[in-house]
Amino acid sequence: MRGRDGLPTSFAEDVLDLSSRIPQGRVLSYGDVAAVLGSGGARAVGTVMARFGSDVPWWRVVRSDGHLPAGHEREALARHLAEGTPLVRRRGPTIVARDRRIDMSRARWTDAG
DNA sequence: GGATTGACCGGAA
DNA sequence: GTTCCGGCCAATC
Repeated sequence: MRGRDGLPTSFAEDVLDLSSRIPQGRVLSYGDVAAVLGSGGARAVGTVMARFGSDVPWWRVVRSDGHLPAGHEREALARHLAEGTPLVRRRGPTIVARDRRIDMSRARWTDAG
């Protein structure tokens, strides 16, 4: 099958298609994406995003606890601040990207699928 | 065909 | 709050 020629597999295409339909200011967790598609798993979705995610709004796919994608916290935070995604309130004065999380109870996209 | 990797998840300590 | 661990599954070697 595909995969060696730089083209996404059919599972990867499904992940990318769903990711591209997440509304601005909303998010899905990696596990949510797999659940909506009805195939694969959270880790497999992460694998696809790492390999093919550059063309879609990848920052709208986050961890189930609201943490931003590992290794991409800075870029993701900038995007979310720009589009008004609900974030958890921080108490201290210092704002570090690593400590920022999505408020999943408010930001999760519930109309998916 | 098998082994390893990883932008994960949920529970346990 | 944290770290650790087993399970998970597509992509990659």
